[in-house]
Amino acid sequence: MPDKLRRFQQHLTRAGLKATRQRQLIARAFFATNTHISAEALYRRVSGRDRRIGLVTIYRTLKLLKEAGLAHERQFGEGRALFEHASSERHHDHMICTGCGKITEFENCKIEALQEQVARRFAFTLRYHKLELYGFCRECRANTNRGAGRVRAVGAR
Amino acid sequence: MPDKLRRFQQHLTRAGLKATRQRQLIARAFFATNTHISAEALYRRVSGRDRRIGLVTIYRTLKLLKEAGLAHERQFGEGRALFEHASSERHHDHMICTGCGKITEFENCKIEALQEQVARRFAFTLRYHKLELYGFCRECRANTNRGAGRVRAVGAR
DNA sequence: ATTGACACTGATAATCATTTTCACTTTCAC
DNA sequence: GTGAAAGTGAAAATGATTATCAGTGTCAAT
Repeated sequence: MPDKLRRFQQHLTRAGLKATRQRQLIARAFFATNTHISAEALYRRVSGRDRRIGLVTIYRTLKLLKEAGLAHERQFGEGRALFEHASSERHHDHMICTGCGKITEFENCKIEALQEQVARRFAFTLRYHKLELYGFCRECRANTNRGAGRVRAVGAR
Repeated sequence: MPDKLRRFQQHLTRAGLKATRQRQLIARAFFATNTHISAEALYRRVSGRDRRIGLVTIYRTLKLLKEAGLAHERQFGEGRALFEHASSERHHDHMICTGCGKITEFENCKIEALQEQVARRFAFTLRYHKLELYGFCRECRANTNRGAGRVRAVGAR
């Protein structure tokens, strides 16, 4: 994690930007998360450390983290973006529990290969894709009668 | 298409709602489209027939069409929703050209099967999924040098 | 350490798609 | 035909994100 912070610093320096107190705080808070987090949720976490940092600065710093290749922005169709660490690991897709909001990552190269096959068939130059599986995770499956809608999302908020 | 209109009427009647002039006009205009269309774009089309129908009514009617199972709402990550006919045909996924905005539908049951396999592995109850391939369609691939960004989206607007 | 140029910050206002509100109008079952 | 209930349009509200702008902080060069 200090490694990621260093990479962020490097990016800022290289781009002629400044490593301010706010940016370091925000980046540190972001790297300290282990799941997908919204700007708002990150804001609340950062506010715990410094009450006067604005939500706007969170957005600006998340944008910088994306530019630095350290964060990915995801849209899971809930109206607001979630941010995840851009791990050096391979590309992955997501499974989203509509009960509790939990997000699980997975990768499947057979699916990837089939996607490329489809693209080829349409003479389509595939640049990137988005695959999301929605449903109930193991826990929510157990709690609901086939997901009768009694559970509300409480995940990454 | 008159068939779809009839189904819409039925849905309204069954739900104790009214088949107003506006709703019929909007539904007719929607069924007359053959691609994915935004509320705004549908509004412009309807305005051609009746200048005083409001955009709000378009949104409300599209919601009714969804409830009637006659329309699907799609979010292709461009900030606004696109609506497509809920054809009785099988489920399909989408390929979106980032050059011209063209949307192509495709289906691939091998991919579907693999998705279910993944879900099973995580004890996840799969309810629905979203698969979108982004890149350049045949035409845009030809027009750009590997998509240098010279073409702007002009699709369903 | 001082400085100065320029990037940064926070508050507030602006966007943009979509939804609510509300006073008035239309539909349709009787 | 009539009236209760639903529908309509205009304008205001929403909610996430972005832009504006005046004041502040950073850092490289002195």
